[in-house]
Amino acid sequence: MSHAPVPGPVDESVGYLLKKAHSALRSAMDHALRPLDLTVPQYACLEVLRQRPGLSGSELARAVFVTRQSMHLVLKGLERRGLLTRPAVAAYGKALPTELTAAGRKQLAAANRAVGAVERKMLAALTPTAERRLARDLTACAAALGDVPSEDEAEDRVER
Amino acid sequence: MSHAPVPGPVDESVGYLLKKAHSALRSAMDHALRPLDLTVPQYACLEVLRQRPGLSGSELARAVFVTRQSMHLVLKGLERRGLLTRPAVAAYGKALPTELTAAGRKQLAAANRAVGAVERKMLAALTPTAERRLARDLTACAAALGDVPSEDEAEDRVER
DNA sequence: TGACTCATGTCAGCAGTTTGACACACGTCG
DNA sequence: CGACGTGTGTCAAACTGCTGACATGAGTCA
Repeated sequence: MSHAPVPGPVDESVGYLLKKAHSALRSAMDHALRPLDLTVPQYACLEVLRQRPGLSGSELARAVFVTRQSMHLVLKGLERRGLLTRPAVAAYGKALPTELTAAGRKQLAAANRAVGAVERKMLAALTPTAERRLARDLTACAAALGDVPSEDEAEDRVER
Repeated sequence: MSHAPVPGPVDESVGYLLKKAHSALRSAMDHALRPLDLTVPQYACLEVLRQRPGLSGSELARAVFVTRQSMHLVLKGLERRGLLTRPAVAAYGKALPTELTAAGRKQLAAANRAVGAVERKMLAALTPTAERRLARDLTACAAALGDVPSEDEAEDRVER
């Protein structure tokens, strides 16, 4: 048989392995961050904000691959905990530039230690060369799928 | 400064790229499966079942990286739609061996065509060699993190 | 100027998933 | 035999993230 669309064993499919690896990483990060009372999206938000201060909620959402509505809740929570601040009213437009507070930076540093350990554990099986290769291949895969995972998506190019 | 745990830009981190690639894939699969009225977990469940008929709900859950409670709902839905069957009462123990119906196989074949197209699109940027390499590296990463993402997790007991 | 478009913040409702709990059905010991 | 531990199915509550919707501020263009 084997006409065409019968895929091989799932455990050989890149898609499946991608899901598996992501699931394992997510779980490990969750575990590592629990003592700090941070979820993965919260951590990701803080880290992106450290690298790119002043981002708006929508921009953060895109960087972390969630909707801006979800990010809105994350931001409200983190703001209430005093880990970040943003103006009550926009100086220009509607975007509210967000920044870490001292407490936020402190919490983030601890989180980075925990997450760093997880990532090192994950990459322990890879050589530095293999790691760079993996990073490049993953980037290529994401790019091939068109990036821009959420919202918009207005391009559903028919024809062709 | 720069003592130690300050990570580089997120877009160079394998963890971040893993998340990005997974997000893109998930989104693309979701999109491709929507016309068939299947979610990604539902599809994954069917496909695993095709390759390993007779699996129980709990086993399926582990294979698809969700809790057995979530899988329970997925199975109930798919069973109600007549895509799979399982005995009302267990022949042995409590596990209910699940199998695809003819309708399930038909629906799955269509889904595999859609998903196959997505995966091919994703891997278009990679050579066959790079694809195998990527699969191997992802497997190594998952293994290094200890697999077994959900439930159990009874390790790291403090043992007092 | 006004209409149109785009991006943002925010609220409300909904779907999917997880956590927690309970009841069975074995197998293994003591 | 009976206690225990493991694996399983199932229900209920809680949580998380998403879709849908609305209003606002800023550019663009006729």
